[in-house]
Amino acid sequence: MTPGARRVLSAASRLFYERGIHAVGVDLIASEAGVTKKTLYDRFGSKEQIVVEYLADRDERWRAFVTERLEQAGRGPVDRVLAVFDASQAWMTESSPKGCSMVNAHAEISDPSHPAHPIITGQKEWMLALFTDLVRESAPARAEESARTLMLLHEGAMVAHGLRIFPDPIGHARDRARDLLEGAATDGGRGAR
Amino acid sequence: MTPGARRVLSAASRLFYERGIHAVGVDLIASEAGVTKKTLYDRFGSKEQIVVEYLADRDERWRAFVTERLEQAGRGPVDRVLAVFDASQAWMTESSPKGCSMVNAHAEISDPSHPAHPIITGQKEWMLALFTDLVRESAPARAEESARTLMLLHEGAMVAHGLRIFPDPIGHARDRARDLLEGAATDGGRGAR
DNA sequence: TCAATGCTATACCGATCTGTATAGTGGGCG
DNA sequence: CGCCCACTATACAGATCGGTATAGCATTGA
Repeated sequence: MTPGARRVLSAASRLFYERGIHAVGVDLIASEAGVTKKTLYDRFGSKEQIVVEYLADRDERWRAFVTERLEQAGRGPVDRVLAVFDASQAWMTESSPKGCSMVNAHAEISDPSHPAHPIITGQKEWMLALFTDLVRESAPARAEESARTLMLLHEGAMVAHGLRIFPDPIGHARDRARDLLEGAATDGGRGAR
Repeated sequence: MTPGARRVLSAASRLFYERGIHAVGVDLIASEAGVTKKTLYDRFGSKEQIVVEYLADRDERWRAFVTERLEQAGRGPVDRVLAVFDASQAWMTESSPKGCSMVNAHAEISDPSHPAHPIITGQKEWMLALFTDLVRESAPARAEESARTLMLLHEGAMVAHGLRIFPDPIGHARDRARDLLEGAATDGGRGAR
């Protein structure tokens, strides 16, 4: 990718995430990237393609981020699931105050034939498969059901984080994930993180 | 509200939800409502006002729907929480395949000073307060914590429903809510609904 | 040396965006 | 009767939308 293209994708990424995809025009993207529209269209061909590469890039960086955190995590099966929540906590706190970019993009892209659609659903499939694999390490039976519960807690935490429904929802989800995996019944009085 | 205004709001409601707010223009709304733009602007004044009334109307109908379901529900505290999940199940299955309209609108409306913003956050506050009240009936201690967990499960289920991550996420969330309220430890082998 | 490449600058295209203006129609009501 | 009101029809304004065209300027590498 050329330096101009990189700046375009970087500017588009920030603007799309902060303001929404349809609210951002190509003129603004080019201007923010310090690039002419000619360059933008020479590199990407269309706004739709920029949208696709925005989501694909974010998806790729997210998977790499989680994978790296998992490699650094302990070998215990519970720790490995909690490492995913810790990764989310770090990712969101650092630079994602508006929640999951895939969920937000899906709100704007209804058409299932849109080329960005498989990227959005693909990330959710990957996350569900990841949780399933991690849970299966310790409890093969009911792994799918537990993974789905973790998925609900995780997605809910992302939304709650973006909407600021209550403080530290990702930490709360992490605690509930631990309860689930440790088989805690009525919460042994651990309290908030 | 005049008949024309009602048709405008009804058409806008459907279009905003299905296609997203920024993707729908006032010409399309007027055309779908069988009304001229003059009428539309005479009644609402601006597109922004239509957006506000769209969300306010949906919020109002949702609260009425849940309240009615709660009145029909049993007196048991667990049943009453589950009635909320059942209400979501009915609401979403009937006519909301794309998940929560407030969450979707929030993806497009970033500016916190937008007049629609308090409606969005207001509904989430209402839901959290509702869960808190319902949980407090049976278990005053840790009510807030349990309500937050229910909130995460519920929001996660809405997203999973809209994204079609796995089948029947709202039913799954309902089951986990029951486990939580009944103090089940490792799931007593109830299986899927 | 020469050609390709990555870029700037600027002007333009048709379509669509939100919003307004003008003129007129038909029914309900005091 | 005459006024108000909700509405239609059409045309238009200025801005912005995604996308294209023309021309030129550096740097790079065969």
